[in-house]
Amino acid sequence: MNKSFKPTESELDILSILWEKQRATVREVHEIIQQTKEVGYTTTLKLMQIMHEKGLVTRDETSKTHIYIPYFEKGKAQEQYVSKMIKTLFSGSTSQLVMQALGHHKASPSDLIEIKKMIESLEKRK
Amino acid sequence: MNKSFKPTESELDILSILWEKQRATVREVHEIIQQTKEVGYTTTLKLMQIMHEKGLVTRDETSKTHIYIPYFEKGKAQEQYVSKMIKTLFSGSTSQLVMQALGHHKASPSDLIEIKKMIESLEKRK
DNA sequence: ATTGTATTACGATTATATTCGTAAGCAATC
DNA sequence: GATTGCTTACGAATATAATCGTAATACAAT
Repeated sequence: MNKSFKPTESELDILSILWEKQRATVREVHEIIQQTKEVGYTTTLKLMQIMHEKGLVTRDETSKTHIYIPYFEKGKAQEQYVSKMIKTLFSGSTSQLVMQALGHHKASPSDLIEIKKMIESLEKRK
Repeated sequence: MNKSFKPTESELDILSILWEKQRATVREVHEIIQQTKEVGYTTTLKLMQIMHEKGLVTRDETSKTHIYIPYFEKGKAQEQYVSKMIKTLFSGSTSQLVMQALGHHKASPSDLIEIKKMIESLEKRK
């Protein structure tokens, strides 16, 4: 049976930090969250404990201070959210999403070149 | 003061339908939702009433059967969700999102050409 | 050993979202 | 004018998420 992957908003914020750092303690995660949000330490702790129960993260309990590790690959989340987004916000059109993203968010010249290369390889493959 | 735009999951599904149809009755929305989800009519009704209270939609009440109209532009939602997504799922990199989207979701040859054109115009502008 | 500090565990509260049953209104039809 | 069918309004129940206080525990420093 496939575990379902449906983190809440707050859980996704935490996962985002864990993907970045690969592994982290509650304290480390909390410190980063606090930069944007006023929230108590035990709140972050509780959230991460719940994520552990749900199987969203694993943890290393060998030392007293537990170390949390994301269970799902970031790529899985990317896939899932991009799909949902294309469907509900872009009428199913991938290119509309791409154009929106390129139009409103900066991409460096080298990024643009890389994207062009990718498009060309997609075109060849067909 | 700017009204905040933060629909829930279900609300976003409804908005998605309203953006598509421009305007719709509860019945029309409900019929579409039911194709994917088992849910009672009054549930959909209630959700849309709440959305009305929150200001997510307006409605035309001249006839007994109300007609619902989305209050926010679809573009506003696109902007907001794409931003959030780039930040939490793509480490702030627009090009990574673009590559993910192009890699996993089909885009037609003409779409690809259009995207290339856009990139070229972005490159010129710099 | 005692104290201090940081940690986890856990329960409880509050907030928010989702669901649906029931009643009431209205219009068409019997 | 009773019945049927569709509508809205509304309250209430249920489910889920987020918050935090308190206590227990481990461990290091004194």
